[in-house]
Amino acid sequence: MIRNLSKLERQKKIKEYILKDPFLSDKKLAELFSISVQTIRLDRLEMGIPEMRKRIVQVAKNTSSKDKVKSLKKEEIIGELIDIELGKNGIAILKTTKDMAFGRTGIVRSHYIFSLADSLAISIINTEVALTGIARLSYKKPVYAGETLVAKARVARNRGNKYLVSVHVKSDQKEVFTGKLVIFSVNDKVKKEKA
Amino acid sequence: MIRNLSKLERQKKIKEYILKDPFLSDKKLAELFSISVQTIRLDRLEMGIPEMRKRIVQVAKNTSSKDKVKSLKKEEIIGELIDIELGKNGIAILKTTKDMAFGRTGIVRSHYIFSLADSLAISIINTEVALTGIARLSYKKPVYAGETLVAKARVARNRGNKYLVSVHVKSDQKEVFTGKLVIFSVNDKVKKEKA
DNA sequence: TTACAATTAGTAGTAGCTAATAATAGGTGC
DNA sequence: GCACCTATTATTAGCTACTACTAATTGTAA
Repeated sequence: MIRNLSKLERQKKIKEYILKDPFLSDKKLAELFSISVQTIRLDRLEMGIPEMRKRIVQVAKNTSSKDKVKSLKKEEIIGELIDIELGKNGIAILKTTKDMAFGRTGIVRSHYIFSLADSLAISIINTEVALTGIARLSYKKPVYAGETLVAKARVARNRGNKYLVSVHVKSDQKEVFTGKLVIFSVNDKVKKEKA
Repeated sequence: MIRNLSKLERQKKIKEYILKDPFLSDKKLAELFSISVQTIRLDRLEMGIPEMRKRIVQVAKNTSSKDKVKSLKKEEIIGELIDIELGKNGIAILKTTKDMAFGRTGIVRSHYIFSLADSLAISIINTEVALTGIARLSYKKPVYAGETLVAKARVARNRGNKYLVSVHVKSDQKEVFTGKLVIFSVNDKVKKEKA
């Protein structure tokens, strides 16, 4: 219980409480502050704070829009496939953001570039399941958040279920990364083996 | 408006509508299906779907818990640093989840494992900024969602600002990945060069 | 035609409010 | 002491979106 507060102090506290827990009804707030429900309502009115139900709706709608952003991010990790010729080659684009970079320098973390290259390489293999076996990566130049990366992948060799894919990533015409990935196409045996 | 549906079809549709938009009141649903509010209520009762207000509260509470999971996920990408001796070696752990894996097979995408290795390797370099230059990766065994990965990194050589870091990732005592990463420690020149 | 399911209608009661009006308590100024 | 003012509390009517229950109506198949 909270007692003996000036109107201003009380309103500040009420604001804090509601911010922390939007699910508080006027009745519960009144109990917490040992004052009447009517005073809480006057306070809310003065501060322009909507009723509990509307606050909950706000929270619910906020979160659903956040979900959309999240699912976008999931795509960003892989980049956007622009063109594919299965078994031959493919192009993907990744727009880098601050989230992918080191805060101090703004340089994009290397594994985001690898993710782009790796998922593109796997995409162009025309098979149900493809796994990366061996990879040789070479980072040529640092990439800064905001730059748009263009990845081109090409199947260089193919013997049985073993593919050698070479990937070149450019930013603004300049090569920032190259990689050679050995990828194996696998059938469901792998899963059964393990299970 | 939707008309002339069997009870079962209607209930299915109602379920879909509510799943898509939890903010639909019984009144609005009744209008959409051109039936009475009471029928909507009976349908909800039979299907065990709570009233609009409770649905909104669920959405609001879900989202706040999802937020916590999201921030956890950000850590998961890198894994959890267990032990570090700067400039020498380090250990990190990554608990793999379904989100990191291919849906069909449950095999963890290779770039999550590289991310673990790469960020651990960068972490043990005792410098302000460290960038990956060249990397040789070797995936030994497929990793299935749910397995906990333990990554050990060691600085194998160090000449000037060039470090050779070897990383071994194990799951349940078995080696699933090894990598050799050449990492460069960089001062702020890189940033100024570009800017 | 009877029997039963499905649908609709209606009533009482609930939480958590808005909006408006009124009553009360406490302090300040003259 | 009285007027004035603010803050607080109380009261009432009305709203939405329900639950829970009872009752009436409609449709349909045996």
